[in-house]
Amino acid sequence: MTTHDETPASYRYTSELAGDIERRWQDRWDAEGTFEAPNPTGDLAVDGADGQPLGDKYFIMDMFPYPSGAGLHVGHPLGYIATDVVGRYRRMQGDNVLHSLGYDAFGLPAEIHAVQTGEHPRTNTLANIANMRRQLRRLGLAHDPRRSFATIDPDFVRWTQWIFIQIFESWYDDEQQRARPISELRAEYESGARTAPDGAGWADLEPLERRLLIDSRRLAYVDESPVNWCPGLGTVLANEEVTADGRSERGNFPVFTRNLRQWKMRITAYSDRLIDDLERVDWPESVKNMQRNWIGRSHGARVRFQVEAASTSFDVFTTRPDTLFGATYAVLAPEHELVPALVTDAWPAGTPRSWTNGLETPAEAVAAYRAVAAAKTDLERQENKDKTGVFTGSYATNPVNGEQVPVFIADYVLTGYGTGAIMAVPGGDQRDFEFAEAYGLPIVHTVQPPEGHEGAYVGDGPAVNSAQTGEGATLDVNGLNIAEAKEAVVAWLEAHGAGEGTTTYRLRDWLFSRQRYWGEPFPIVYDESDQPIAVPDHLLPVELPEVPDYSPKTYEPDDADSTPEPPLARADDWVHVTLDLGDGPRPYRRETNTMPNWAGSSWYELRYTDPHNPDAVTDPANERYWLGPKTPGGTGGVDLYVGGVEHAVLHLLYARFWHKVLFDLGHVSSEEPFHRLFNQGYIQAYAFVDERGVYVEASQVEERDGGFWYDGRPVTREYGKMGKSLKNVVTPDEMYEAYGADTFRVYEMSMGPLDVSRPWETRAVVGAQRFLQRVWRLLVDEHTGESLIDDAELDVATLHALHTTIDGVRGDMENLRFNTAVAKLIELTNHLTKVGVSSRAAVEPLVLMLAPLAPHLAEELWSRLGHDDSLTHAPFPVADPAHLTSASVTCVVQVLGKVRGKIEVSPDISDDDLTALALAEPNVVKTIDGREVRKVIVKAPKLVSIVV
RNA sequence: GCCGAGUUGGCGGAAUGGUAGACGCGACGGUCUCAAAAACCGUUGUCCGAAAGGGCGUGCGGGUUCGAGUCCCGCACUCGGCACCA
Repeated sequence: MTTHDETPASYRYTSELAGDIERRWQDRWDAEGTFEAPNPTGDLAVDGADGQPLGDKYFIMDMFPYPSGAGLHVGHPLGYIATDVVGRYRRMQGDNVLHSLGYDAFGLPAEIHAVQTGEHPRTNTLANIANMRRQLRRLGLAHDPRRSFATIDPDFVRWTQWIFIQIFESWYDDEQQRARPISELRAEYESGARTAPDGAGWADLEPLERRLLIDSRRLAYVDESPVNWCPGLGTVLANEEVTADGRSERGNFPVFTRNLRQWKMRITAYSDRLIDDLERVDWPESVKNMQRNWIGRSHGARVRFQVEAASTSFDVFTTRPDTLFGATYAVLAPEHELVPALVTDAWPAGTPRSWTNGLETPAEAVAAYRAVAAAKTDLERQENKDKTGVFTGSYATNPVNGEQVPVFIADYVLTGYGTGAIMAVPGGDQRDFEFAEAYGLPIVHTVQPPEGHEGAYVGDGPAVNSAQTGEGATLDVNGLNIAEAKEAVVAWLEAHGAGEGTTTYRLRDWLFSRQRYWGEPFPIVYDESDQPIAVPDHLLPVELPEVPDYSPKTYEPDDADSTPEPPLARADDWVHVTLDLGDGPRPYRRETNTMPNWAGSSWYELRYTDPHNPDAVTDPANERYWLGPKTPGGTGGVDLYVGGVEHAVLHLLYARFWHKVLFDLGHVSSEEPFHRLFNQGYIQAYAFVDERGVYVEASQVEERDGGFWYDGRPVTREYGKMGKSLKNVVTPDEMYEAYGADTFRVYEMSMGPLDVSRPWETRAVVGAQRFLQRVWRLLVDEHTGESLIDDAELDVATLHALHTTIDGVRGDMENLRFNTAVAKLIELTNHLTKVGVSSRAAVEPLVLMLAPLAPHLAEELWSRLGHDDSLTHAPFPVADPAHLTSASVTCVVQVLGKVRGKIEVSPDISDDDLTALALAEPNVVKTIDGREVRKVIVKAPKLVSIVV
């Protein structure tokens, strides 16, 4: 960097001076507790001010970071700067602003580091947090430091575990559509108001049966079912953590479906509310859509198909009950539990050879097909879209027309969705059509396809071939459109006991256990009957034991038959524990799985509101003040939540679920955790590869002659994430050093709209620095350091420039358009520089408007303007409407829509006067060229449009 | 395939249906300097023109309108999500 010793302007706003100013103000803000936000009650309430109004609240949150050992790059702070600008602006509007930053500190990288080094993950994580705090403090973020925490803090873990127990001790009442305490369910069983699904009364059940009955209803439950097992990571994963091609999102290892006993959360109970309440929050439409998509609600019908020969029946799910007359066969998933019952002893006479796969009996054919299907991974199943299947030998009855339709098994029907069985309508479904073609099955259209249409027709149209015939016919939907026909068929099915309208969801229950060390232990022990019991409150938090080895047992990534083995299982002394849970000291076994990374982030918004409360997650008064609904019927929640879109269906869905459980149980007054969500874009960066395809250090690449060069050799430019592997990292520390934090903040905010990703360009940062230097020069003499401020009155043009800027910047601030706010402030600064105005009446509002964006410089100039206090709570300037109109405006004169002349006019000129002036403008006269003026559109004073 | 977002100078981007390209970077020219850097001033969509002025321009093709980057219809491409979900 340049040295400034010889520069004549020794009071210039250089990076050194900026650094001095910034550090000084950061220390002062800390010392004075400038950004501490008072609570209504508890340890953060203002002494002696209990019950005093605190003013309007504004609660801002960033998606909290994982404290990575690599430190920050310039992309990370983008959202933090934006929320900081909002927070500072709201404080100048008089709001009580809650803004802090915690750390999401459990997680895989720390565990991997621990496995490699033997160092406890806590040690490394705490060091990373300290480093990140240092980097962020230098940015000058207006956070309340008293409210920061990390999810690994024992005090935080205690409440994560407490919430887990609340969920464990609840069940979902479908009638009341809310979670209720498990004690109320037990009471209903005991009183006889409710019986077991098989009709058994409470008194008929053995104690263990009672427990199993209760346990089966809990919102957090242990269940043996197919889960995503990832041998490469040595742990199971939630559906949300598995990519579309069947690999782990983390590490990209293959994932296999295995039946394992694991913890789950009954998030599916909340499917409807999670979808419906999206209408009530202020979120980007794209994220709402992703959540709707993920939950995948579809309305349709369940239809019963009888199999007389086997004296049984199966249900299919369809979204198109209107096409039932076109169902010419049925398909079960290969894994469907009814398959063995449907397999006949021999092929029915006349069975086509293609239906048997060439095998002698249905039993052989089905067994062979099931074996092949089971051996396939999910990925293989997905990749092979050719329709295959085999006939079971059984026929089922189509309930509407009595037709006997063959029943197949085929792997294009999935076991996990709907009922795992379908009615196949080749006339109206492309997949069924392909299967029917391959197996020579009849194709019946039930919606009239357009002329010349081939294959399955999925569009709307009048129903055809859809009427019962003969005596006692009660169903005829011919001529109805799809919606009408659906309704009529469902009504008929319900009236005849053959099915009913129903809704299914794609969402599965949330797999909640992981075989890892570095996560929250479950507050659960098992008794001698191997059933889970919650650890009592006074024994929380359950802390992680010290273990010799932090690693779970990992396997070859494609070793599908391996079995998860959590590291905690090896801590014998910890696992086996004697507790007195009310009936004397007894031996128990601890749960050895840990919670997934998402646990802490599923409720942390609550802890910011009352971070040290020893008695509750948060005091109800504090929760109500910071998160409660602002208007009756509102959802409540954080006023502004900013983060990346990558959490659209993971964190944001989980957090909504937990929040709703806590709402149902009466612990919070808000129905949603985050009322307004904003997705910031990413800062990406150019990277360069040489002729071998190896990345070279991006900062050393030169651009010349229309190409890029590294060490004298040509390189090609690529674009991607900032990171070590692309050798294109730029750090905030480098920016502080070269330009100062304020310049860095202004540059990041001015690069473009907050929600758009954009490339980092270090050489453009200087533009922000030049801007701040111009502001500085308006107030301070660069050579002497003396003040240049005077008390001169402002001229009309400057008044106009100032007030339109105030007006515009306010609007931009409200709408998070910081890039245009910066542009307006630059314009004002350039105007003042040009006309040589350093009057207090102009520069003081400029400094105040700059304060949210470049707070250190603004504070420094504010004090040079003679103010002793921080400008944190100084009022943001208000535009005077009298100065928003200027003395004259440029009127554009168009002829046939093209601009042909401009005239300076008074803003309150009359239409007639303006028309006359426009028609007299020389170039307009020339363009009209004597033609007849047919029409004149006047939008005084800005525009006249002449039609000839 | 379905859903969502997008496509504007050399680059990042700005534009309540009303002067397209604010603001910034870069580039070019200048001031200062022995010189360079920094800083400052000016020019900068493109083509024709000495200038005045004019032609063409917001992914492509249509449409509505006195007037379209903006509204409507169709298409292409890019990015994100979902996907044999019945």
